Amino acid sequence: MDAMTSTIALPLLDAPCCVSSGDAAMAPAEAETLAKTLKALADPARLRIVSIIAAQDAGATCACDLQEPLGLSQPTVSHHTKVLVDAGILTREKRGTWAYFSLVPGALDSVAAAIAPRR
Amino acid sequence: MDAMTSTIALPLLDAPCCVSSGDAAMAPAEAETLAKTLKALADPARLRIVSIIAAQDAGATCACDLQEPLGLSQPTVSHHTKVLVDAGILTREKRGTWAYFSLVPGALDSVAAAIAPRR
DNA sequence: GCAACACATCGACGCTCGTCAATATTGACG
DNA sequence: CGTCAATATTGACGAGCGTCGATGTGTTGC
Repeated sequence: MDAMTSTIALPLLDAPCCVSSGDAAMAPAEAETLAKTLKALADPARLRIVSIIAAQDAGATCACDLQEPLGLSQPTVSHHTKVLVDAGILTREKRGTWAYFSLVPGALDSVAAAIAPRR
Repeated sequence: MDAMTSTIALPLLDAPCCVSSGDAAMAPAEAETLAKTLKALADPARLRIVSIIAAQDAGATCACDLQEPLGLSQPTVSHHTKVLVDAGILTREKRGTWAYFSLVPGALDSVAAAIAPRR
């Protein structure tokens, strides 16, 4: 499980490299959360879905507007939109039989800020 | 292959939804490239690797500084660093037996800019 | 030269993901 | 109520991913 070197090995005896001591890194829980969001975006079809919706954000985008430009089957498009909605990137609004999707305001911005803070 | 509604169906007859006509979306090739980069980042271990290196960017970070905080085996850490290097996010520099990693300047910024342009 | 170390590569295992055909569900309209 | 259209869900399949142990490669030091 551990047993890196051997028994005890005083920590600060000789440090050839491995000075570290800086634990100002990302916490495991935060890394997992951000990874889940990035996984939702890390797909060509889903990136294009977000791009199509963002391009005409004069309102919401109908699901039927997504199937054709993507060249994917209807269940696959529905699956991708569900992933994006579950990740908090899109919102689904049902009007009659049609489903309209919009970007969650600030969602992409916060993802970008988490990746490249203070750019 | 298509046959959405039926035979002919004049396009602008009645448009209940599906107005589209806007093809200012992301190109398929661009979506695939960005997805590949995002896939490299969409992993908790790799996010923490990037975070650790970014936290002490006073110089390069030794690979031995990564294994312990991540709690992963040495081959797994080496695999993750290779993925990040191949994605153009990190650079590897070998000094003797040790391998030092640094952030590629501007790499994370361009990813963030691709996700959330003009924020 | 040889042992010890740091890291990379290989092979294998379980698990997740993207995709589709088939089916169910929901709402609109006679 | 019954039919049709739009979407969601299910089940299945192949491909890819994350992880590890074992092994290979190159460097340091005696």
